[in-house]
Amino acid sequence: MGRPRTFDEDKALESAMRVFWNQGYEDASLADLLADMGLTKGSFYKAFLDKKSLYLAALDLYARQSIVPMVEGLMDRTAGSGHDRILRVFQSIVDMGRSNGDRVGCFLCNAAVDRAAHDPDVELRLNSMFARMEDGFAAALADHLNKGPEAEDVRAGAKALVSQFMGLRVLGRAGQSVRFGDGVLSEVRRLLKLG
Amino acid sequence: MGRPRTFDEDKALESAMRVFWNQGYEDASLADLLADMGLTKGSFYKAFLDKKSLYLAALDLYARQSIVPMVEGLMDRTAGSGHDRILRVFQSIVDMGRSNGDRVGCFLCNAAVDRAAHDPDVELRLNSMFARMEDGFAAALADHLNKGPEAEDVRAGAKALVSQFMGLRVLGRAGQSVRFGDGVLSEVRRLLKLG
DNA sequence: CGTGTTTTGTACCAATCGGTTCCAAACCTT
DNA sequence: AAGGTTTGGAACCGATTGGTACAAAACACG
Repeated sequence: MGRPRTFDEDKALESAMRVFWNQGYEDASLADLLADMGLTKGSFYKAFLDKKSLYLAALDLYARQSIVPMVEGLMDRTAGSGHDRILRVFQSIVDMGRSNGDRVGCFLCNAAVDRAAHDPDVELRLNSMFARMEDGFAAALADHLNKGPEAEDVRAGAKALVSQFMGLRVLGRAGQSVRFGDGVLSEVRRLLKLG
Repeated sequence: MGRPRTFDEDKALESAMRVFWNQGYEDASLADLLADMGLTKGSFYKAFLDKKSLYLAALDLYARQSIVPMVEGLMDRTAGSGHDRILRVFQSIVDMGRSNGDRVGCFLCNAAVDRAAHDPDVELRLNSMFARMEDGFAAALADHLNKGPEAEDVRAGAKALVSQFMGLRVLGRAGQSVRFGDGVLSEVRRLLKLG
């Protein structure tokens, strides 16, 4: 019943996410978004409610597409030791910076800086992602230390790893992930050497 | 020679810095800036060249006002042990979050996310600030470890501390510095316990 | 083959964007 | 007090902002 869509809503959302990701909310104009999504205003406002809703949907997509897999990788006991699972996360960020110059950073991290403080809907989503990441690191760290994931030093270590991760991605956004990556990696390695 | 200024250029710049600091470059409209600076367009465009120049000047002010003192504190051997100087830096960020809810983050860090990738003039300034911070941490760390500030593990540790610091400030911007602060602090303390 | 329903593209909207122009007001110098 | 010089403020600019209205187009169903 009615005229069928000529575009893929998921693909369009993915395009929007990329635009928001490397331009930020304010700097991504509707025109930029529409061009990259390959659709016109008529279709856009019918499919997605407005710019802000699109942004929130892009955040949710990022959670599904990037955060969840990363957390699953950290929690997956069949994917190597806790030590290796943690290191792999940081190594992949450094490698990304080395190969393509990164400059895109982490959408979660970018959103935290430019929208979280001004939009409670964004803040809610980010806090949930931060918590998931903490749980992921905690799971891997608990395995590494042969402790429960709720042990006090495990939680503390997991929080520090989230923070360390965010820092590396900020530096990556500024084009510094190669310069700082090795230092971060070797310190994470040292942190994991402790009992 | 001519009519004298009725505003303090330094105060105006400080206001502009605050506005850019918590709204970002794009979201800070000229109207916002003028309102906070307490001057009209005529005076503004005469004193500061344009919006971007104002932003760069604000970044330079931040370097002078926040980064330099912090780095000096880290390098100052009369200000306690290297261990204490480093911990104090992180402690002050956590305390800031505890007392006023922060939400402002670090201007350097905010600029890295929303401007560095798109403006080489910004990137240049940020890289210089990152390097200074690394030198500051390296100096304190070298004192702590009784090594030279160029020792390989000192440089690595300093880089990791810069990254950790940036991460904490991103989390603070998202209102999470209290939640993550203790974890970060205790891990920094552990990192400093190593020989 | 119509009819009803949905999508699509375009024209249009007021508001705001950063920036310029221009002149009167306000001062210093002589 | 007069002349020279700089500032301050308002009027104005074209371009762009996010968003709406509406009619033509494209399908499913009877």
